[in-house]
Amino acid sequence: MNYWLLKSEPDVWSLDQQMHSGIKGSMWDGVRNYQAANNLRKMKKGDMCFFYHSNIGKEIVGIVKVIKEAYPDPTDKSKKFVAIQVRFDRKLEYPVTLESIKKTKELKDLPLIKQSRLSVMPIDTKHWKIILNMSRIVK
DNA sequence: GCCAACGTTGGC
DNA sequence: GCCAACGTTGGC
Repeated sequence: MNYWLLKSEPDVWSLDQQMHSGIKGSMWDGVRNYQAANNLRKMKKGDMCFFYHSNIGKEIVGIVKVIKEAYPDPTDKSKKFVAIQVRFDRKLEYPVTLESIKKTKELKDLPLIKQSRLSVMPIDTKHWKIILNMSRIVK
């Protein structure tokens, strides 16, 4: 299984909205960047993704699961980009903020920090575990 | 609100 | 194919 991070502005699409989309999940569409789209194409059913709120909050707030692999994004007229389907898995006990990620030296090389504009990125198992542990600790 | 970083577009 | 101009994202 692979791990990923998906970024969304919470006033456009938030984890709460994802939660209310229920068991059938929802489409993760609108990606218009080749690098991000290539990451979407690599996702397999069952992969887990951190859900990060950009701009407002700037923190990882939960986890969603990939339930359908890449297919043509119906919102993309050019037919170049893909969407996936994800389902709410859970909220983190404590959100992991960008600030605390920056302060953690093992996470210095996360694309979240180095490539702040990338909206879909891979996370190694090692880093996934570190972030999960951070989400169990009150800051 | 500003601006750095980065991606895309279009003229040449 | 290069690069200037422009647009977008996202942190601060």
